[in-house]
Amino acid sequence: MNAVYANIALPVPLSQVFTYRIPDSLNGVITRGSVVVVPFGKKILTGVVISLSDAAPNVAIKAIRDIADIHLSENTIRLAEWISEYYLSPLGETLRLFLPAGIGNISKRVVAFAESVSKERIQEEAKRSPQRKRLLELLQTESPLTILQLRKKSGIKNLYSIISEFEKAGIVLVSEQQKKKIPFKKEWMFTVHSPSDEISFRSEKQAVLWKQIASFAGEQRAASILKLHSASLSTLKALAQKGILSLYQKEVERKSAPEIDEHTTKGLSIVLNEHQQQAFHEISQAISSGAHSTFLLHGITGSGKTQVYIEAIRYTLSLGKTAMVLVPEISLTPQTVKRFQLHFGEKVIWMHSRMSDAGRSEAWRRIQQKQYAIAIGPRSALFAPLQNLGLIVVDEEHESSYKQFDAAPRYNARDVAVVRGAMEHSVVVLGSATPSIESYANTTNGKFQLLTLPERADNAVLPPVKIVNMIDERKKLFALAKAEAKTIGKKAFENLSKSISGFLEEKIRDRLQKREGIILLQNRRGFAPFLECSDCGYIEQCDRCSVTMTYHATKKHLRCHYCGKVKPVPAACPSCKGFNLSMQGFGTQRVEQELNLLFPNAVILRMDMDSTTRKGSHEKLLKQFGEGKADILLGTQMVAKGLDFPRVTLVGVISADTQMMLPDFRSAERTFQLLTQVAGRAGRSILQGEVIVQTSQPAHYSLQHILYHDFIGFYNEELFHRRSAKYPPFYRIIVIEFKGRSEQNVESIAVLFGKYLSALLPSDSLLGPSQAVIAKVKNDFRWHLVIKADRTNDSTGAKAKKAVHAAMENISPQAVKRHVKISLDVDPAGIL
DNA sequence: AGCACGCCGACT
DNA sequence: GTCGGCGTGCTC
Repeated sequence: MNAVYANIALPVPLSQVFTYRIPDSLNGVITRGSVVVVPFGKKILTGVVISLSDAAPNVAIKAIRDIADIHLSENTIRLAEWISEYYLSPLGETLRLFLPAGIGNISKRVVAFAESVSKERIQEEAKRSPQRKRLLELLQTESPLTILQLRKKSGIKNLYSIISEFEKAGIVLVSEQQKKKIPFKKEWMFTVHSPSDEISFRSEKQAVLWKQIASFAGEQRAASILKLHSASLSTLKALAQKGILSLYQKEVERKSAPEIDEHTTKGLSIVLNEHQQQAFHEISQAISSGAHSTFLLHGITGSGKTQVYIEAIRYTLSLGKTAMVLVPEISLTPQTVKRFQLHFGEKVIWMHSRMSDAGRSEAWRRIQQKQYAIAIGPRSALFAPLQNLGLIVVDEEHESSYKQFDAAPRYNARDVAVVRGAMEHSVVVLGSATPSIESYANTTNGKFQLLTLPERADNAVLPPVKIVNMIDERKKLFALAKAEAKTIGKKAFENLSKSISGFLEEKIRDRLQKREGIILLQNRRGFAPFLECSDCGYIEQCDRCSVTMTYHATKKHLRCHYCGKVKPVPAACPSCKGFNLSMQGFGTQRVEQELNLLFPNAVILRMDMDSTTRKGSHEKLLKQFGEGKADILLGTQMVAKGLDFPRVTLVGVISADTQMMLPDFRSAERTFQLLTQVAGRAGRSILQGEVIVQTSQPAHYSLQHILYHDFIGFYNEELFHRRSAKYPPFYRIIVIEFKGRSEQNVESIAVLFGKYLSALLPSDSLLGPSQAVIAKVKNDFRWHLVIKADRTNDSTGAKAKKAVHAAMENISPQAVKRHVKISLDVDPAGIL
């Protein structure tokens, strides 16, 4: 006898499953992992069957409507269950990561006019109120409309009551409209047959077209050929009717793969050096053993990690297994993908974040149909349905973009990759020039195996690093001005704020003269990060967020980098009405301006979020610079992650302090990583490179270790700080965020939550509740509660999570009432 | 999270 | 009578 009921996880933020009856028609078909369509409230949702049962809870049970043509594997569900437990996210929402896009909510409620209603009846209704009149008008012109469309078009907020009255009166019909299944993309193709005798054509057009295509052999894409000869499909159809060619539709890929050009073809034949060979040997041994293990591939910039990945993938495929490569969002460029396609061609699928739902869904299905053996993508690609997965590569494993921070489940793809690898007996390779503290710690406790590539593949040496103390620089400038003041007066004190030291200026001048490339990093966009009143100290802030507003010189306005709100620059200080508002701090735009003044003949490219909004502009800028069409590439962290530019011999960091001084436990680590990365841009060829770092904190330990490219030294010192301040890897962090319009409510819920937790957990493991560092974002006030779970007595964090669960259960009803949103972030990327 | 329902007060 | 604004409760 087959089970009668199925417990189904649905994409709603509720940590429970719902029980549905299995209809006779689906008896025996439904199993754990089935993707099914069910009615839920007034909606129709797609859910995943978690278990079958013979008993049902004591509520009215609905029946499963339909079963989808996809099925989730046991491994998939187990991984989803793990994520859901570890990251404290509802299972239904977690499973969404694994399903092809756009499958969740499959119905829309639509309101249609009932045909049988008489005109008199409608007029009568319309007279009752202007709102009714408006709705009826709308429905008369465009009949099936969704509730959302109706609301938008009419501007009426509360239309449920009216619509339901209309429905009862039989004026409208409310029904569910099924969303269309996303079909595979089809394209017209044709094949030319060997023409028999003389053919007569009805029109000139047909004859001309035939002349052009008659000699084509094999399958042709109609669209491109028709475009080339400016002919239409109907002409081609006419030819097909004569039997001289066959015309048909064929499923094609929605996205075109990036073209392979000769630029990327170098390096096709890979000869690994000794260290690469050693690393590859270890990895391939592990792959062939068929057991799970995780490697941390610590390779300095330019040491050729990618070549090791490629050989490891080649080996994986030779065993008939599949492979996956995760890449940080920002480095996922066509060039990156090409590098893999060059070796593995059609076997590679690129899952990028700009993909449409349709494209994503198609990719999902094609992967499941085993049309691809290698998937490359950002964090979400980890959930691609590759089967028989032999290898997972996580490149730049320390990158924070692997952590999803804005929506549940707040997972870290690097860590989940290790778990997926363990469940599917795959080998996981985490690669980085600057491993995260956590990953490196895992190599010393035996969890990961360390592989090292200590040399550059091109035998270049690491560039020497010099630190410039900007405090001294400022003193120098001031002394100079003071001396000048004797002759030119007060004017000498103007323009004292400079972001480029004399030393760096000299170095830039030298490279410009030698026609060598220069990269400058200033990790802050805009012109000036804040506008300050010199009289009263007032600083212009965003109305909706508690952050300063950045002045943008291009648009001449102030902009909030958190919510995007734009304000004009005030003419006078809003607080004291004074007119001495001054720009403080340096963004990329201001540095650019300064460079233009210092080096009027240099070509400067600015690369930041503001200059790369258009698709492809990022690559364009890099290409321009690479080809030597510009002298200086100035930008935010984007410039640290570009391609190799052999002509670059100088890297300058305008201010290392921007990140270093943030009140976050990862700020030192982040600084070290970013500076190491950008330093690696200098001198990648025979030309000797040089790195200049400007700072007002020259003694800071992350800079001191940058001086000698000393990751291990930095690691050890950072570890010491982490231990004493109770942070990872010694403690597990869970941040509980409280967010809402009313600060009072947010605070009181946070305090309530804190009290509840303090009864369950040791007092020294709780931090807060307190206002978040950024206390307000988009008008929502934020409070934080941080749990630091000691790994020595709560190794898995289970105790802490149990306490959080209990607190959630207890507090969340009150939080809902007071419009306070509570979100949980396990292993956060930061605690701002 | 949506979404519906119900109750209240304001306005015509 | 009509309309909008919440607060409340539910979803198998």
